[in-house]
Amino acid sequence: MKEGEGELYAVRLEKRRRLDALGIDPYPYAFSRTATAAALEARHEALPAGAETSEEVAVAGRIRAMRNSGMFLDLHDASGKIQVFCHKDFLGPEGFSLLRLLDIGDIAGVKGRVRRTPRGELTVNAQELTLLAKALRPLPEKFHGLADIELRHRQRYLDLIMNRGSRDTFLSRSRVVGAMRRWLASEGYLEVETPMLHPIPGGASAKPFVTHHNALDLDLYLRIAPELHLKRLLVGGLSDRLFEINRCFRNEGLSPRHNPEFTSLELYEAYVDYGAMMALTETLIVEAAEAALGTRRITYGGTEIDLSPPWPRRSMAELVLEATGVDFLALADDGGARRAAEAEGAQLEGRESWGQAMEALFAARVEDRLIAPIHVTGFPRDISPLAKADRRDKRLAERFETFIYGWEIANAFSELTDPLDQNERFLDQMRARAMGDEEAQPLDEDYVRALEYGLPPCGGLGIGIDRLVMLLTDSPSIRDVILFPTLRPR
RNA sequence: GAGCCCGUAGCUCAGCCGGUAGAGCAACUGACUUUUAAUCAGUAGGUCUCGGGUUCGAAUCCCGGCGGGCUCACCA
Repeated sequence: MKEGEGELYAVRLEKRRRLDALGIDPYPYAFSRTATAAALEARHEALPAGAETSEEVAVAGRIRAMRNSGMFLDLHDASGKIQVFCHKDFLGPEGFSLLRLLDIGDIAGVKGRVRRTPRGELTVNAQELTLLAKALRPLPEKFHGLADIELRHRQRYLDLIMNRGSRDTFLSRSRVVGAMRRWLASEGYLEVETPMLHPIPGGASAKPFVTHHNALDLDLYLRIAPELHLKRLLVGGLSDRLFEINRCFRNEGLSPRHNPEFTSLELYEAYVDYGAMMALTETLIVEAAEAALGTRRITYGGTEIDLSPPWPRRSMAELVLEATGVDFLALADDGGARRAAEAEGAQLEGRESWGQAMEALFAARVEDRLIAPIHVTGFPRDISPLAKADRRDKRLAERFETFIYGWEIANAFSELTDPLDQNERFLDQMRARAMGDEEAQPLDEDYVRALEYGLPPCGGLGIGIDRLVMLLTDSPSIRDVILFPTLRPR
């Protein structure tokens, strides 16, 4: 006896025993089906109520409802629902003895002729009934379904069976990623896969997961970003346009917008700067929205957002000045920047640089007001160690982040290609690390060596797929858009 | 990691100013046999998340653990 199921489980086990006794395999190997529910509905759209056809089909799916003591079954396959009619006019005695051993939740195959009942339901008159998988556990209640958020995440298979909306969300997610891949491929971007296991975790500021390789006796880190490897490929000239859509791992807290593993699109293109990345961001997100929703006007949590490009471009300093009256570009030193940021409500630790102080104030006072899509430019250089300096103001980087609904959706820059400058930036990061900044980026000597062979000028772009899907599917939690989100084991 | 809230039958939920548990669906038995959350009658099903405490008596009050949700912090 399995835990907890008690009588319901025992009853179904007994039915399985009786099936064995009748020589019926409750878990056969295959079933030759000839139609899906949706295909039948499409084919017989015009079939009037009460009409019968001579078309013989074989359908298969999960029994989701039984009415009139099993005379009517609702069979659900991945495409939709088809009703099955079990009547002694069509189904033989062996079919009826099997029917008595079927339960809601079982997977069954049905062969028979198609008709539309007088009440208008497309139906297969069962001539043969085949059990394809006996369910030993009962499904959740048919009307309210599975509502418990924890169970929906832990037992996603049940969530998918019971909740149409959840299914739709993941189908949308697949369409979003598919649309991006297709568009990128059609524009000549090459998809690549780079390592998940990194000896040095680089390409972002984040705490990594550590693991260990036994044969090499080597600690390895689950990647926090693919960035440095992708740019190595640009050095190698594998393609002038390449991207990766894959997982990143960050060892940080969980929240409705953070899962320890998440999916990003990272893209690099030679011979362009970050201006090109803005246009690309707009195109990709509109492609994604149209794939998921068929429109570029979305509603998230009751807020309507129009994704139609072009999106405004505003600098961080400008937005901070508007919101707080503080002009960071007029502040020279770190201390003054910290005092100004704290005076306006940013929470600091006291060792922030000028750029970190401005960003903290931006996060505190500006970010969550950026509801409509906007590219925020003019990120401080000292928090952008992989970006080229702004060609007009060396305190800034040629970097932007795209915000929608107050969330960072994209992050892009004119990539730093000067190996000596890059080495200096790494050394600055190492100093910050030594001062206690755990997320400062470690020096990757091989990456600098790659730059020494010559990285063409290039733009790079990262888009957070999970959050984008949240926006497009109106999902309140990142766990609603990740099939198996990270949970404490129970 | 901190604060607030939640955990009752397989599922969805009542009960919670203390008197050892209810409904609907699912299940079982039967009726019905062209239904649509089918219907009708009946039956069975619970260490009330776990452990302590208070009390004559705890699902209910208190403390702690476990799991979850939200908010905050870190981040995308």
